Amino acid sequence: MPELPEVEVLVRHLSPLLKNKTVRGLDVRRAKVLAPTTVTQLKSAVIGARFSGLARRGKYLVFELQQRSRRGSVFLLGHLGMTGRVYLARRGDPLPKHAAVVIDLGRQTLIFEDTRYFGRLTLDMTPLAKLGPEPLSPKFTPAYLAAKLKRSSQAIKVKLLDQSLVAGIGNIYASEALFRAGISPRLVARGLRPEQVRRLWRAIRQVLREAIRCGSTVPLSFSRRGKRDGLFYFGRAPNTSDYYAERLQVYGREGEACQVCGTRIRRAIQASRSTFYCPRCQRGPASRMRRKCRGKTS
DNA sequence: CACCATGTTCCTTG
DNA sequence: CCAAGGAACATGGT
Repeated sequence: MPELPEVEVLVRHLSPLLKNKTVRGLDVRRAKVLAPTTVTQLKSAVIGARFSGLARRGKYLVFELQQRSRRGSVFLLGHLGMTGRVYLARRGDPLPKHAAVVIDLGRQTLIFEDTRYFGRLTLDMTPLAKLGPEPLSPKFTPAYLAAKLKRSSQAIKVKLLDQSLVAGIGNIYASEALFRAGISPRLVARGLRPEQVRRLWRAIRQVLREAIRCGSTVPLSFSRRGKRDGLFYFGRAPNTSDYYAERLQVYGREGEACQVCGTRIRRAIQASRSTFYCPRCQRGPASRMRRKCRGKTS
């Protein structure tokens, strides 16, 4: 469940529930997700400590704990990878098959589960230093975006996945933002004109804000994926709710009609990952070329 | 068996 | 140093 909006909604949900809970014990069932922290290190850092805060940075979860008889905070960094989940369960509830870390809080347990084990729960905070600004913060300005893009010859879609440019955009919202900005995902980053940069800047913020609002206003199950999946990326609309059905306009919609112009949505591969776009609403270098060729030969 | 999947990091090649 | 591309990580769904 991993892009910025999903993590943000999770943090808002979990933060008050976790506050002041004390860690009684830790069951690490897949030590890999702690790396480079060891089981021993984690236990000595958090057992007996009390959760005092939870925040998000990019796609990362930042847990803050207070250790009794020790001044200062202990921080735990979480990342959900592609399939990670963090949720509270009751003590004694059956554990999911891929529970990686189970934190005993007394009556409740905090479960970090991750089917593919790409996620992390660690004391190593160094990944945060590499992140660019928060897209919804004042540090992320059109001028900043323009300056960064000017120095890149990567396709704009690929560049948006670069967490050092701006933190939190993933494969879904990169496609969505470009669609809303009317920019071809193949356009070379430095080739965006100033008004395109500004439209992209606005589209990024709009798409992320809307997704957070969607996740905040709809009841969600943060734990087990049912038919409905835990947090709110649904490859397809999970029910007939227009809310979900309309939320993603291009992602996962190859072959469907564009909601703006009716042209069929296409899928392309960029940097080994799928990009979804409307070839008409998002004309770029490729389609211009194709038209030119067609014009010459026919 | 084939292909696909919300992410990051590391390695090779140019 | 940079950029691009691919593989790796690991499991599951269709």
